[in-house]
Amino acid sequence: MDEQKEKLSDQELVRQEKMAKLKAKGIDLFPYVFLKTHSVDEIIAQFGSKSREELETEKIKVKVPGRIMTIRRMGRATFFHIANSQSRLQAYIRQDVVGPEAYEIFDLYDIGDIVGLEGTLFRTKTGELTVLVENFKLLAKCFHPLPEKWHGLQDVELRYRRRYLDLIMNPEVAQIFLLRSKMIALMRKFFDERGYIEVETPMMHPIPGGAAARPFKTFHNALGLELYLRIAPELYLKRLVIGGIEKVYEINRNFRNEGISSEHNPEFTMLEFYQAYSDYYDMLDLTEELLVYLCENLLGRDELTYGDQIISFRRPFRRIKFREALLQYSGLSPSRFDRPEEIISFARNFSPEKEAITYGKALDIVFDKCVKPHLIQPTFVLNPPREISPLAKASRDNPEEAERFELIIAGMEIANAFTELNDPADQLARFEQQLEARKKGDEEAHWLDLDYIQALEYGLPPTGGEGIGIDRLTMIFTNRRSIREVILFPLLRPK
RNA sequence: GGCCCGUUAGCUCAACUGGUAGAGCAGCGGACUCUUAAUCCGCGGGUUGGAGGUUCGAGUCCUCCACGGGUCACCA
Repeated sequence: MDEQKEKLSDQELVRQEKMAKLKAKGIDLFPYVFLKTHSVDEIIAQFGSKSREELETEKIKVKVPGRIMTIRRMGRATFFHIANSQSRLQAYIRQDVVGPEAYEIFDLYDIGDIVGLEGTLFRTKTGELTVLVENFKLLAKCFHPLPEKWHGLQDVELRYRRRYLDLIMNPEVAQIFLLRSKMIALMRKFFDERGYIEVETPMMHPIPGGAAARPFKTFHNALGLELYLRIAPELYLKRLVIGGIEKVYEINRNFRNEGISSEHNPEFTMLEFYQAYSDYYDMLDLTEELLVYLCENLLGRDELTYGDQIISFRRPFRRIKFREALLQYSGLSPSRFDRPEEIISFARNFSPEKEAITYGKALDIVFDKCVKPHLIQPTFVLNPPREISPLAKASRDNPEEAERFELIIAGMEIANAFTELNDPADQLARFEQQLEARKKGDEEAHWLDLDYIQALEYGLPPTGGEGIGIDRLTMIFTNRRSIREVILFPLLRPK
């Protein structure tokens, strides 16, 4: 205890003394209730446009809680601001209104304290909507000084480790997460209106499936069972389509035991949806519709700024075949393109450490390195090689290609959709191919899931399915370059 | 994991080729009843991320470690 006390800063000691003084005056530092009539942002919304005269005649009484963000003491009168995550409201406390004893108590309040104010709204000389405080109550004492009022909290590490401080000090951060929440609500509305059922499928899988990724492992004691945090919900959602839920979606977390970067967090949020009696062309239309809907409703426009780019969400989005995209951006001649050894050695230049590069993998690497960074406007890349798409049906036009597209925006993969592979024999063959790759050291290869094959044997209708990365999409809509800016608590090493 | 950059007061940042660690905000004391980056006067606050080393002398140079950022590698 004493050791901890020694670590307190001078300002924290001052606050402790103030707390002791408040207690001595019989004031509860952490009371149970404050019956508010309005929140700060409700006051701004409801009364923000009222004129000085209207406020004078209406004498609007409010009880409003908030956190003290600034204090300007001027002898026997004090101006201060209280805030919630949305808005700020000025308050004015005068000794001749609240009395000398109360005014002295207010002297013990600090920036950061949470208070409840009771008073009348008015407008100051300079026109700012303000509460004239008649009564006030401490609702929670703040032990620590808050960061600086002009610059807010800048230290990126502290912002992530103490997100609450980030939210208190940097209103634009609260806006990011507000938008994220609105976006997810709009997605639900979009799919609900189209007759989709929202479901929750397991987060713990005996066999991790539905994506090429390394899983996190865990253990169930009572069952003595090794389990994996899911890398994708795909195989479960398709089991539901087999079960007759013809339109189904899930918005939830996936976990992938891989590197962390500005575009990768080990846990991330995916929207996945499946629609029976559809194919990837239907998914493509639906995706355009969804993104246009989101952009319009979130930003009220059909374009947005991302970094130094303008990104347009006007239909139709650009479409390009995987092969054509490679030819256009990689600089490879068509003759080289068709010779697997050439592509594999070309890909090795980018990925010298990678072993077991196959033709399909090599094409994928070249796509990632040469093509993706150039696709800024929303672009559907269609028909990648079948070999790297083991859950997608082969193209009806070319058996070496898959009925699949990825949507790239700002160089980031945002969505991935297929005409779902529903032939159990074909699926089994693909899994076996993946198993071979796994044996050759490809730790990300898909696992063989015989239970899923059995489900397919009961008949999966022709189905289109898609996954959309919610975090990355939020990055686009909020103009953030790092995924950590759109995840409230990104994974960091414990300090 | 490789490479580069960063870590200085509660916060935001200074400190030139190694020479007494500073400012603003915040805090404390005083003045002040329409301020809003309030103003005015005064004051306190530091194991410079940690551990070693070089040097008469290290925030600054070297080594190692920790954490973060960027980038490459890995990867939906």
